[in-house]
Amino acid sequence: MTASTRKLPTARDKLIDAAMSVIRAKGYAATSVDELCAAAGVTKGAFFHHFPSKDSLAVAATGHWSEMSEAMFGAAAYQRLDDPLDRILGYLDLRRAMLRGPVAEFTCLAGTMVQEVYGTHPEIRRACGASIGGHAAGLQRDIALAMKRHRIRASWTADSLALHTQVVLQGAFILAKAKGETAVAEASVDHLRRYIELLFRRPAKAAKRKS
Amino acid sequence: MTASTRKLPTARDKLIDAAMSVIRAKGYAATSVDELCAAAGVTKGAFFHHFPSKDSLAVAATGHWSEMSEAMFGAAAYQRLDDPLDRILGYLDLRRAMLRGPVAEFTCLAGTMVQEVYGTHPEIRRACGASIGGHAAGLQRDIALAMKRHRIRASWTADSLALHTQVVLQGAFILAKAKGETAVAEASVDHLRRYIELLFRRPAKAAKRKS
DNA sequence: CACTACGTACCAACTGGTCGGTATGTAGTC
DNA sequence: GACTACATACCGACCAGTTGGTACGTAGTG
Repeated sequence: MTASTRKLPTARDKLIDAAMSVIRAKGYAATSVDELCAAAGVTKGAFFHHFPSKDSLAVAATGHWSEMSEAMFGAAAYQRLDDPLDRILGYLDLRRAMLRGPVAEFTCLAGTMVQEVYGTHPEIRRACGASIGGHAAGLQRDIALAMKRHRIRASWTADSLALHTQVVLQGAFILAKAKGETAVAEASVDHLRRYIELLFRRPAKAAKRKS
Repeated sequence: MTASTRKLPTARDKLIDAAMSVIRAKGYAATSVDELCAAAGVTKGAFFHHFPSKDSLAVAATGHWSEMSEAMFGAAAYQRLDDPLDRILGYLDLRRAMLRGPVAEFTCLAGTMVQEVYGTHPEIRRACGASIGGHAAGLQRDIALAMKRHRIRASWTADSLALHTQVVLQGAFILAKAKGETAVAEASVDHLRRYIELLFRRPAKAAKRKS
């Protein structure tokens, strides 16, 4: 666990990495254990040494996914902004900017998996739910702060708006997959940003700065 | 093709029906041909008599899905409203009301499938894209009409807003699956409705009618 | 020696798909 | 109306390849 212990990635690490990318590209059920092993450069024996089942790798990968994204959004520049509303908008701008390159590389592991396994693999479903819910919880805090700071009294809750951002992102991934193109996703994040600006009565920064 | 010809459902019909429900419940890859046959009460011979492959059943089922939803939303009461904006809001109210019962019964076949097959089964992806896109096209028309009628000049397009509604619905399905509960989905549709009311400067009908 | 971290060989169950066959039409011809 | 020719709809045994998972061996380390 010390810094000196940070050596070459173990078979476990490589399997988790492989799971995160292969499952996002092909879905959970269509990804075989053999394929995971091949992608990780590891044998089947190693697989079942570290994980009792394919399902348990999925759960572990989801946990790692949560940690990774927590770390990356926690370290993002927008977190240092003073106004919580600015942090929320900064979050959306970052998410929008991330919609680049191959679809499999910006989509969400939890959202992809839960879609197929929600009714058949309860443990994976729980892990995915926790991943998405945990991420939303971070946003919820800033939304609640922003509501206080900007004196917003509303019929909606900070919690529901935080979850709504995740709804939009997950939906944007699906449409991007269906259309094979990211423009839809970007436009949807724009709509979400506009909605939040309207809710907080913040004038949108003039689209085409005319005087 | 005459009315008298409308007899018992053929093996083909039963397989398409089975595909629509089983795939939404378990995902595409996890659904086997044998399972589809069992659910349809049909033999494997019948399956491959009507469909050259499992994939082609998926494509056919997606087509049927589009027809069914076109028929059902086309016949909905809100379509007879005069103001296109009312039709849009009526659509959202209907979609919200549909979020009832088991998750597999209100989620979207196309959205579920495209999530797993977008990178591996191009024909199914196309069919799903067409299904979602076609549905959005119907909304786009009303949104464009509403923009004219209500003199909306905006930086966003009718098309992008129509797609955004689909983004929100698809995302709502994912969150509902992740949380195993429909409240999130309902709340998200509420947020979408509120957004559209704000865009069209229509005062939300007072949440708790206080004079 | 015990323990962890793998590698190799293997298995029963299941996978999508094939194939030879049958039962029931239906159209054409004399 | 009887006979042929062909099509449609369906059956179920079968197949080769793949599946998740197991059993057991071994190399390194303290």
